[in-house]
Amino acid sequence: MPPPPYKVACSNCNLRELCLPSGLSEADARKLDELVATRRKVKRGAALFNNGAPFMALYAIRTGFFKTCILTEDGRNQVTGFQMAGEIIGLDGIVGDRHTCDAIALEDAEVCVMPFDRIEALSREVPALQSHVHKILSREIVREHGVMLLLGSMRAEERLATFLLNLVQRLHARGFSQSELVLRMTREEIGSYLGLKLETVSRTFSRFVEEGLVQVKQRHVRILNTAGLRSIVNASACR
Amino acid sequence: MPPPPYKVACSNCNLRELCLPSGLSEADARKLDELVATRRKVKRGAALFNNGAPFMALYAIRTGFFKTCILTEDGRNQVTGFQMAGEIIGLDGIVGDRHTCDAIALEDAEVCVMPFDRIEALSREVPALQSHVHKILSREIVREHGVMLLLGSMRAEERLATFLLNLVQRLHARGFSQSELVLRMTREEIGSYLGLKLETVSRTFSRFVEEGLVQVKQRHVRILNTAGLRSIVNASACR
DNA sequence: CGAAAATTTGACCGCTATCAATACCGGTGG
DNA sequence: CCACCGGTATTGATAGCGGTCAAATTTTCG
Repeated sequence: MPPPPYKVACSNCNLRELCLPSGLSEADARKLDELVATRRKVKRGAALFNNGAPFMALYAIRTGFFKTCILTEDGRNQVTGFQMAGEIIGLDGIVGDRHTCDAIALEDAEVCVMPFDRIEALSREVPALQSHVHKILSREIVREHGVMLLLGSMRAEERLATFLLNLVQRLHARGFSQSELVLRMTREEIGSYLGLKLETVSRTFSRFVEEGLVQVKQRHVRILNTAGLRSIVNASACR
Repeated sequence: MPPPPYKVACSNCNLRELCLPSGLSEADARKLDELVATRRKVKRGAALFNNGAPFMALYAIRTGFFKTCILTEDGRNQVTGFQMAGEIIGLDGIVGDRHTCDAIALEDAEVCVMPFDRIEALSREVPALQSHVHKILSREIVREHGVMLLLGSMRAEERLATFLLNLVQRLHARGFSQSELVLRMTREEIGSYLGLKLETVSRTFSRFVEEGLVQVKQRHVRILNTAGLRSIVNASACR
């Protein structure tokens, strides 16, 4: 796939506060324009990378929505995360020079390709970038701790409520509604992420609707009672 | 607690191949001796750090055994990992300048304190160290993907078998037996890590004993049939 | 040595998985 | 435009795994 013709410039990108360090000098900011080698479009359903593929770059999502998932030899499939604009994808590949999961676009997407050797080289020159990279990695570790808590100790309702609240919060940080969202993934993918079967996800949605917490029309979800969802998550002080 | 009097030198440490980059030049290796500011002893049951504590350093475990866990306001408790000699602890603190979990020694332990500003400064000078730090962070992310798979898709027997196999494998890499191990944690801590109740852990151990897979005497475990445990893990190709 | 913690085991229950049938939606082609 | 089709979602009936509660026993540690 040939690189797109247009000029890439992080310093002008309207997502830069999401994926670049803030408070850079002019000079440093211009250096970071070298970070992005090219952009790449990924069609809905296509993979940005697959398990086993050589690790070359990290990817900053410009538009679109991804899932990452691991598929084991024995047929298990676990969605490890959903990523949206401004988030960084590919961190799993650093340790072994190969990717260890699949990254699949759930809608047509575009990413900035940041070759990892450039990231490392620039990090040595620009401490703010170095720190930023460390924080991105650490943030992912902390996020996964939260998922472990969810998978290890929450019941189905708590998991789904947590999931919905997390999604709207991230969407809201990107300028979308606090109460309305469109799910880009199937019930099965939600279930895989939450450690539930798709039927359980569907039933739990239905229960939320009965209780007046949300409206659900297929993948369109409107949150009617944020506090109610929060109280579901925090209700289980009983352990 | 005053720093111990003896001289700290990574270049002589017999764990260096576990926690330092390999293939360094003499000069670089000597530089890395600056990495460890001091050592610190942690008594069994004491915390190396607590949730909310300011993040200053990463810790390389010299001796002993730790658990990391998150404790939420609403009383949930999730063990996020068990760490042994040569492993690095504290990565969760980088992103927010505060630790987000507790690190508790499960037996008397000693750690090397590596102030993070020194790590960052040296990383800029020694590319091999920079790469090493990135790999440590990425490895933790990949490890947690595995835990998500376990928590999201495995049944109790599979979880415990996976856990035991992982523990002996890591111990074996440190020169211990492939088949014998002493659990440093309680059934409840194992259960928390595996998303199970302590009674389920105990029952599953008993079932393994009945089936002749292991011998269990309190915390002493001898693996009698490694292949049998493996087949439990991989048995569920049925999804 | 004695109190507290940890472990094991039993009985029972409830949540979620499983199996199955139906409904719905979006896209395609007649 | 509408009928059709495959993937997706909902809902019901049932079963089983693991949770909960409880009690007995062992171990640990001050």
